[in-house]
Amino acid sequence: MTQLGPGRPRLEPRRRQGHTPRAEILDAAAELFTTKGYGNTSTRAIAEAVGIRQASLYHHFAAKDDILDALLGETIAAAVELAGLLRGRPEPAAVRLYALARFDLEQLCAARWNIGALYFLPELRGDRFARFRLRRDHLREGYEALAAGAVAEAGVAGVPGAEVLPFRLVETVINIRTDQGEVSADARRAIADAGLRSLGWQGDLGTLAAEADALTAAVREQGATG
Amino acid sequence: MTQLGPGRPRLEPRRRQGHTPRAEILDAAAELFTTKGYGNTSTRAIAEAVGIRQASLYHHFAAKDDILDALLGETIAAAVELAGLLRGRPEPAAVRLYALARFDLEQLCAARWNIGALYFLPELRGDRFARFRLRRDHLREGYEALAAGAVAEAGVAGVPGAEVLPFRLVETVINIRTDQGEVSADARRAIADAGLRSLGWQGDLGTLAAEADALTAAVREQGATG
DNA sequence: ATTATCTATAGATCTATAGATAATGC
DNA sequence: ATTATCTATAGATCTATAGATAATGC
Repeated sequence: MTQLGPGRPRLEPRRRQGHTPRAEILDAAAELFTTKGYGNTSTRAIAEAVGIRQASLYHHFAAKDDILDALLGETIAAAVELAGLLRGRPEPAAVRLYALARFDLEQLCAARWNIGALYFLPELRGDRFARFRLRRDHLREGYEALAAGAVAEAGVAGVPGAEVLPFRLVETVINIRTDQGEVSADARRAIADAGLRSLGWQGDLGTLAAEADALTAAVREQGATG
Repeated sequence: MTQLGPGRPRLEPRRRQGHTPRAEILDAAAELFTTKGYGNTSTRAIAEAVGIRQASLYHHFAAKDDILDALLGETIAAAVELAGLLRGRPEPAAVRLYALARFDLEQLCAARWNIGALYFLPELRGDRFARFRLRRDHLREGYEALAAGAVAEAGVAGVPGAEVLPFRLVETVINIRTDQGEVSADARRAIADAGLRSLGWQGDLGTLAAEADALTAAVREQGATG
């Protein structure tokens, strides 16, 4: 029953989400890294949470930091991909920005564990995670370009220094989730709206939301086929 | 020269900010905890950064977590105190909220180390730091009460769920500082302004800033004398 | 006498490797 | 034969304590 293929059987039953040992390990590590931190989570604790022996982890990952790297990679992938697809779209920048922000924050809120909290782990500052930091910088620059475009297209003066805020506002859902356990639908909407308003953008948010929803649907079509 | 009072002399010269060993240790720990994290900073590393032996730390702090607790306490103290003083003031809530946000974020940006980053350490979630979490929750509730008051006094509809945003926006300066190294004066201003705008508050921000400056000066007078 | 440092070390980790074992699949 | 697990352990930490030492201050 607990045996799914070749290999010596486990001493304990499977208890984790995921149908491969790798997925089970990532699920356990996501829980522990987001709640205890990386440095405070031992490989022994991860193995215990999976139900295997500590040494068995090393059959699936060469080192502990490879586990964190895998989690970071899958966490940021969807937002980076959407940002890339939006880059070539003809819709107004405000619509594209709103669509990206909504998607990114909904995904951060819906994830089984609060994996966005991994972005704030102090361990990410080392060389080992320089590649991840570059990907994330790239995403941030995507937000900033859309923010600058939204101001320019609206023909308003804009708020100096505000172009960083839509990205940073999306990040706030991570801390809200950490402190409060969940982020209400009202709060999620308020955060996306605040991203536009903080720029000095004065348009109608109801219209924008409808256009952004249509865009997201169209882009996912495009991403799936093209 | 390096000898300031009783006790066996150090083997290495003083190199840290602070005129007491305790202050030197806190300065070194602030640097290391904010850049490497708590779990990844050994007591040996702190001692080396101060220029003393690892065991000598324990003459000043009974345990490693007492060092972090001391840093957290002094980091949040000023904002908590200002929030308390503002509670009894007659000025409009929007003015008090703006004054608190400006003070808090300027302080976070001006600190020698990015000590706000300590708030996001995963280690804070344990029982050991429950008291600190309560103080911080208290500060957050102060922000939320002022945000709700600002909406009510302005007589506008308000944005549901937005009352959490002024506090969370102030926190963003911590991540901006971590990623970019500094927070421009424009960005600091944009963040405080976004706190009000995100609520649906429509007043004049120039007037608000002037009133908030006057209030901060008055309250500091009051705090010093009363 | 008091203080702040030092040296030395106990005991508890923690990561990663070596090599054995017990399944499946050819 | 291949795979996924297991047991055992090396070597490197890390925190905290015990007790010696070298200053100052009375």
